[in-house]
Amino acid sequence: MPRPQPDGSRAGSLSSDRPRAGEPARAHAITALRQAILSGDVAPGQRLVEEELAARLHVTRGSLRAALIELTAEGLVERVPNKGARVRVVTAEEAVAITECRMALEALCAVKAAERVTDQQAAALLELAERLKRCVADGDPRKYSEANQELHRTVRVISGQSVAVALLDRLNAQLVRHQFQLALRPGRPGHSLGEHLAIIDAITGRDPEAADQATRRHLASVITALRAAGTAGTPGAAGRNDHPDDTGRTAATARAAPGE
Amino acid sequence: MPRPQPDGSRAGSLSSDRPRAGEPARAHAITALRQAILSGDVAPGQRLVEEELAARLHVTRGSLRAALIELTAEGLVERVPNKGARVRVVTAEEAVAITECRMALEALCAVKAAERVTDQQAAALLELAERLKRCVADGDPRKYSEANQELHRTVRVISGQSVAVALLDRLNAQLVRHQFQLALRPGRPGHSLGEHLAIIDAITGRDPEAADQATRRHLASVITALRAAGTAGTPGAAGRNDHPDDTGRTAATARAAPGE
DNA sequence: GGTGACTGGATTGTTGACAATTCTCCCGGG
DNA sequence: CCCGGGAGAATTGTCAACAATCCAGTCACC
Repeated sequence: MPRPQPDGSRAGSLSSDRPRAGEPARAHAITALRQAILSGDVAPGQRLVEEELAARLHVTRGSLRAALIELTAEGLVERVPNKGARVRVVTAEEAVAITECRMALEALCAVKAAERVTDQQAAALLELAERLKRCVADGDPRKYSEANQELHRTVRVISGQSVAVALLDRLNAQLVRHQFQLALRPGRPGHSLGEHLAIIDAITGRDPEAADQATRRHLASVITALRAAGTAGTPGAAGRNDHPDDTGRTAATARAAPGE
Repeated sequence: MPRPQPDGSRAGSLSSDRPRAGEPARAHAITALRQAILSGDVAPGQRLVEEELAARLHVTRGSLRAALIELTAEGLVERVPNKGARVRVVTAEEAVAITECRMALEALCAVKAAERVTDQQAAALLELAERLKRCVADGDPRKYSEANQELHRTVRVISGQSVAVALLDRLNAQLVRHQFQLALRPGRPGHSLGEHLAIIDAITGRDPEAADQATRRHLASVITALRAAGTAGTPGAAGRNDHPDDTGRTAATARAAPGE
């Protein structure tokens, strides 16, 4: 591939925060990189060259390498032995598979939440429900996304299933891009609202079985939406691209405002 | 620098395999350490000192450090910022929580397996069923464990849910010790045999709903067994032990023969 | 006699340089 | 014109030394 250009992929700017002196050295690299990936400041498929990134984050290559290893374990970056690391791209089918796992785990959390919810927590959930309704009424998908995220998070906290929560966090991190695409679909918030309210009802009603069903229904609908977006949503970039190679592309993908 | 070092037989731990020259350097450290942990050659709670381990595995500290980071992400070791790493100890309650997640995910796999199983795969499952029965009849818990592991593995392969499988592998790795304890209980194999056969029946019968139920029943029974073992199995060590500190040496815990 | 600071050893975190590998691009031959 | 081989650069993997941190035992001081 004739690619003489000086790697003009000055893509993501990466917050050039420098590590707070004295405290964390590679921790800085980890959080900065994760933030950059999740917020879309670096595009999926983007090549992550150690030296370059190290310079940009003001850490040494060794520290950054450690960060890459950890992020690889989190599923955010992909590393091939002697070729380097790149931001992991999640295909549509993978997104579906991941969401199927989410369905299993979130259903578990919902069941547990319905069993353990306290009156105070139930009140918080109901408040959240009002907030969701308001967001839809106002037609504000941005705030709806936020509230939605908070709902799922709250359910997890109530469930007390720290193991499942940890797994879910990792799975969700891999989906930001897809969730983002999903949030753009016009009718979506209105559609998912009902499902969300059903989940809240079931949990506050302390009905585990209903919570299970409601959660599964919700995520099943997310899956069908993902399938639709997967075949139609990526216009030019059909199917697979094992080596999108360069990557270049200005990774301006706006802020991630995931929501389903 | 190939030095024929004496390297006396260090008190029973860690195979002193040296990295095969030329190819993998830190990969060796990872696999060796993982193997050591899973097989019980190093005890849970055991402190993992970088320099010492590096010397023992014939890799440099840097490489070993990378290995530790990856194993930390896998949930096998625990690392506190300036204090060092140790083999993660999984409390009984954590084991229960983990198994609850397994229940959710394995049920998912079982459902998918029931939907996708081919005739050939079904035949393999039935053969496996015969093998299980034979093991119980022969009273050979060791072989039963093997067959059991293979059963679960086969179901996962059939399911085709690579994401769920990856998660399950990680979860299982954290449970080796508890599964081992479980396998020792006398009545256990006979008890679980029925549950296993039910799972096989459901999948070969291509009945997703039944597969879901059978899997859940099986793991629910595992959970109750875990609870029983958890309260009775660790006599003195009730509850938490933040710093078991030193860590018994001589971690001879025999080969792990997990089975449930 | 008890309490607080200190010093010594041990271990982790970080750094920069070196070696190995992979890919690209160029050149000669068929 | 196409193909195989080989320098060359770019990048990753590895190494050994340095600095920062934490723990324990000790000693002076109240």
